[in-house]
Amino acid sequence: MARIPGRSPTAPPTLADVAERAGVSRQTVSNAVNNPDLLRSDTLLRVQEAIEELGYLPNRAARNLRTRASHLVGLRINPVQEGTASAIMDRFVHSLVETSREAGKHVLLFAGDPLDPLAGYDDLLRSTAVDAFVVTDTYLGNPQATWLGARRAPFVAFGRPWDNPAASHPWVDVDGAAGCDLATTHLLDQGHERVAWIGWRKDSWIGEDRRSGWTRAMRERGLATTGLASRVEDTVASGRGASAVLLDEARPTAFVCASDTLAMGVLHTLAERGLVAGRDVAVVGFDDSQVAQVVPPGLTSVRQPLEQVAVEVVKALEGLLAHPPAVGPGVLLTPTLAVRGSSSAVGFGS
Amino acid sequence: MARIPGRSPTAPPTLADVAERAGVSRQTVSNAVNNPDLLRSDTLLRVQEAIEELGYLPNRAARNLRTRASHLVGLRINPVQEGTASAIMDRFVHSLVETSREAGKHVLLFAGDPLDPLAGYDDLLRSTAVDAFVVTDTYLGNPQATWLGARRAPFVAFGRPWDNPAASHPWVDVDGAAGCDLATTHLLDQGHERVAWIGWRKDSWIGEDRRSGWTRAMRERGLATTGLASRVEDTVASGRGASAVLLDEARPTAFVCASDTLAMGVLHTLAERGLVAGRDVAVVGFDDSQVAQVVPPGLTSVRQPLEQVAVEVVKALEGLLAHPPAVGPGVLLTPTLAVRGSSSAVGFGS
DNA sequence: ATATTGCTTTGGAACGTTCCAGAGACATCC
DNA sequence: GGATGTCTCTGGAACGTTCCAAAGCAATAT
Repeated sequence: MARIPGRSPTAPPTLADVAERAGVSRQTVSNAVNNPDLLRSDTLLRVQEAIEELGYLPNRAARNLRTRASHLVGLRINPVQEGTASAIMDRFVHSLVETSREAGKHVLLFAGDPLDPLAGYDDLLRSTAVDAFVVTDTYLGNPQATWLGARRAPFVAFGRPWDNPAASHPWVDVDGAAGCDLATTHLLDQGHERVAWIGWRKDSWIGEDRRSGWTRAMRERGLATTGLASRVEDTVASGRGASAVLLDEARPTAFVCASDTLAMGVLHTLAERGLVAGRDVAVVGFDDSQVAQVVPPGLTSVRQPLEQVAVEVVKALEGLLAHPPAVGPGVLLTPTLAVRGSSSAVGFGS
Repeated sequence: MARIPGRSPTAPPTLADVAERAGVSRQTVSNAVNNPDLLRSDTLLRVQEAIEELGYLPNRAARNLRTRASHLVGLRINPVQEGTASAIMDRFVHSLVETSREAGKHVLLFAGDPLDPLAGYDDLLRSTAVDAFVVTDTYLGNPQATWLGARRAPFVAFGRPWDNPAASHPWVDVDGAAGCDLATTHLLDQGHERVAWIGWRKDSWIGEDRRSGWTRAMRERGLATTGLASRVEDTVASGRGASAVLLDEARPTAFVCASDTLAMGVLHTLAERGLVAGRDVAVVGFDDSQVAQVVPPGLTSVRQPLEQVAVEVVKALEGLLAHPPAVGPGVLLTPTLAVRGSSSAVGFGS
């Protein structure tokens, strides 16, 4: 037996077990796992057989201790916002987990207090539980970025450093302006001329960015935007209120919204007034949430390429954790438009 | 300086650093952290001051190696199903993360291939990366349970062991029958008598459980159920098709659905026919998804108490990882009903 | 024949923590 | 006065891995 007497029979095999079985030293087994090129081919084969037979896998804790790396990436998640539509987080999380796996990393979740953007980071960092963080809520003007930067904590942001374009940390973001331009142009192509905007309050960088896409597309066709825009909170009720006012005062035939949540507010107004989305008034949302996908007659929505975002984030992480660390420029990805019944005359088909 | 020469100044402090500063041995510092009762109060104070001053936190890897525990819980997540409404996973994940934190644990995510229920578990287990798993997709008749059981891997299931009620692993589940009973009774109280059921195919344990709640509620009031039920795939299209047929053939005035996805299908049918949900036909879904919360006029839906589920799951985990392990009986929680416009005459109000 | 080189393999040390057995101080008991 | 016990603290060992320096060995160069 390769087992040391007294060892529990269910305890996983160690390097020493494999080494004994293969008739080599511990270090050779370690090399077989981490630097196979160093071994003579027949030795390698023998060791690999022993590994296979024993079902050996390196002990994570021991490896982490020695290499000072956990191969874990920390991701803070906030409570799900009830009553809103935009749940892109789970799609992103899945993509991130999947991509991280391919890079030999796992994702460690921790809870966040939405009011305290720094909570949770410190402990994980000081206890060396994670190698790096993925920071998502940069809409806050990311104090995390500066804080993490000061602590020399490696992190990649999903979201631009709006308040400091010269920030030196890696980031990946989606071009909201391009997305809204896409959405607006799509509506203009359908013949609409009075396309209204419902977005967020002026202090939201992301909101203003998205809004600029709408403005740009309208100006490009020489269309006026005055009186056609509204800035409100990101709630269904606000979207409903804003769309009601706009319909009364500016008579738009289409709406572009900064979020699916706001777009759902528009659908509420339409339903109240007996109007049919897609036939009487066109609506486009942002995020391509599950809501957009299933609400009748389907809500056209700007879709963020979260799978690509995850790929770029992981790529940046790998650069950051390499020796020496390599920080590339920020990456800006372009979203696509998922066209559904709310902005096309196809009605309730397929 | 407490630092060993050559040590990077950004490297976190270790037990030895704290010990030197406080003028005690390593072990005493360790005791100050883990068994404060063992120390004389003045020593404890002195050590705690040193810990505070240096910002010491135990190195996770070293601790994990020594104690053979990672304080990590593995959770497998599947890709987000596009085109469906029921995204309860992110709500559950958040609750689990939050509750785990209070228990001193973190959640490690890993990706799953929906077709291979075992993928991913094995590696994490053999590399001792996690202490235990939370298994969620028991609708598969959970082969994971038996597999993990055979490997002596600690795990708690969210979902009953349908195929083996005598299974000895801890589990937590939500009473789907009670939820659908609640939903149906709610509709009957509103004066409906012809309440239809749209559920899943017969091979789904969960589906049959939920259906039995509808049957029970109908029978209790002496109402017939024949011709009022349909069993289909869990897609919007199936829900639309089933509801169209039911409306034509059985003239129901209300629908109870096994999922919000199916309920959205019903809403599609109503929209096509110019019928108004909540006024002409009542609809109730299951899961209280974000879709249910924001779709006009609001979809009444059965809400799973996921926060409670998380609490019970973590409680079970703690029992499982205690010495000696303690396995309590399965826990069955009762859902609530979130009433909205689709099942009440309040219409498009608040 | 000896030195040099390159390839392969090895044993000891170290990562930072906790377990364990025991040391030292002091009080209590016979 | 010595045995016994209690409280507090300590140093060595161990967890399983990888780093490091060096050893063994064969082939080539001097």
